[in-house]
Amino acid sequence: MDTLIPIGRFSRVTRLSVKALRNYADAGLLEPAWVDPASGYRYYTYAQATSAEVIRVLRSLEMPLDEIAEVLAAADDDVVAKVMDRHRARLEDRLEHETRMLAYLRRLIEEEGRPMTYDVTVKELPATHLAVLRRRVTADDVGPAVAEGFATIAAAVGRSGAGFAGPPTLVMTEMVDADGGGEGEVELAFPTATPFPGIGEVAGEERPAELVASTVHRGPYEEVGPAYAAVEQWVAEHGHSATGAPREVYLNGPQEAPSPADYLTEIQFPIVVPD
Amino acid sequence: MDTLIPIGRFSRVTRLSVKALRNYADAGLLEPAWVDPASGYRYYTYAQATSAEVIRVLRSLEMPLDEIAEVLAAADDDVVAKVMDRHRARLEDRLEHETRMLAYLRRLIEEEGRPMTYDVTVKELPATHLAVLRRRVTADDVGPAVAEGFATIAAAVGRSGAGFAGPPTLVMTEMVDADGGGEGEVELAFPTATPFPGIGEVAGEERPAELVASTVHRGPYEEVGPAYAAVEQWVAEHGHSATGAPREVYLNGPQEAPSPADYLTEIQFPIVVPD
DNA sequence: GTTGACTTTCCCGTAAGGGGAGACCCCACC
DNA sequence: GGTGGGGTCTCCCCTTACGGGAAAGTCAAC
Repeated sequence: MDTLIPIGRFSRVTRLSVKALRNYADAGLLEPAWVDPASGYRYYTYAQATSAEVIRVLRSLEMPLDEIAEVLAAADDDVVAKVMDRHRARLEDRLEHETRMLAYLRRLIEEEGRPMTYDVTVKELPATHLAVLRRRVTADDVGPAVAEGFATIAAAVGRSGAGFAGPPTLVMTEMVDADGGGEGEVELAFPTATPFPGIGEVAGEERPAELVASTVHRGPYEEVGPAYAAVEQWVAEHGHSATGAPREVYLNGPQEAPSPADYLTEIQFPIVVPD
Repeated sequence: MDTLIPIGRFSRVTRLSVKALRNYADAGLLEPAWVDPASGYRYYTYAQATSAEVIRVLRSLEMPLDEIAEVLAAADDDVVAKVMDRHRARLEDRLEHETRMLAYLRRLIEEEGRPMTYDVTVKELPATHLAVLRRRVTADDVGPAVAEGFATIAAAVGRSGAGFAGPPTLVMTEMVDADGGGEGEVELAFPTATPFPGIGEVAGEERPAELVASTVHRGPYEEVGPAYAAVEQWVAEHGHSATGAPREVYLNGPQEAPSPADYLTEIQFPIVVPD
């Protein structure tokens, strides 16, 4: 029952490596039932094998250790179910993303990077009022975070009575990539008809008139890459020079477009035209 | 066409971070079109944006950089297709595994670690001849690697005429876990009717008679954990002591069992019984 | 010429451990 | 009561694919 077994034996029982067990002990995930204060030896009980098995399974699902700790600490079954559902949703989203990316990749390679051609035009944007929200987002939840951000701005604009004057825009002020929760800052904005006063985290700003080179990408957002390249290349080839971070304008969204294949995203690079 | 652009601009075109681009350059994945020998500045061309997009997509699929390098280096479309199919298969296997593990986990938590009860018995195994193959395997391909290993042994035994004398067994001499390609050594063996001479990597060995505590697990292999705990605990509670690494005996396999739910796996712990 | 933005290399940190060194510790055997 | 061999301890470095930040050098515009 409360037989104490050393780490090597416990390792064989649980099929977790000694290193991993020590790691879990240090992380507070699975602390030994007793640690000999004289020798530092860790001793476990058979009853702990169940927790170890749960850890094994969750690790095989690539759940981070701190979330596993949450699960183990939660005696509440609902909490467990919630964490698990969240993780399952993550896994399913990932598979869908992967399937789409594999298809895109095939086109990308077969058509040698020119799956679409883009018409690039220069236009002058008038000065405008903006309702702006800056958010730090992680790579794996850009979508929901951005959607929520736009909803927040929209609500603030609605309450302010400033009135909408165009589709939402996004500027990536930092890159958001990398797997391990790569963070980055994005700047979300709605143009407004009258100056926006600023409500909560949503700030009112002015954007001066400017010249941009722009093109429109039709299709899933994940495939927007070549549009960036097309605009930038066009700018360089026409002797202009880009002067800032590019902006994305979402001309339609999931509400208006029947499917991701019909999403319209405008890519704008601010430029200066030499005399 | 061959306009050279510095890394920051290329970063905006490709939406890859400067750090990532430098990393890819160092890894030989995407070397700058020109590096100024005086300043060390990296300069890219727009034509490289396509490779960058491929890298972006493959990284979003969590493909390791060295495999991406293979894909980019392979002008051959078949190679690309093969790598992609392999990766797709990996992803699909993973989702299936994840689905099964989530279900198992639910049972594990609801039933508090006792999803099954196990009858543990002691039996004396006679000395036997073995055809043994040692393999280093990584965590994410244990299944196929083990199957291939057994096939290798079976072929060798068949050619030797030593004759099969029982189901295949596996000993994990090292733990195989961890996500990052955790390696471990496994020892695969078939008992043979007469001494096996050793053919290629398959060695002939003798196993002396020994006493084991054993139980049989019915169900998917991934759920074998509690059986280990049950045997070990039984051994300890009966005053015996385990003397070595446990062994798994595959009483049936995918050929004989209609579904994973019917797989039979025997877990044997060698023991000594005190006088 | 000077400023300010850009880029370089270098070093450290991440998650979840693996590999190995050097030092203890435990226990069975004599 | 030794003693040998295997188990275990801590400590440090290594992995992947970068991110953060420092200190120094570079570029281009004014």
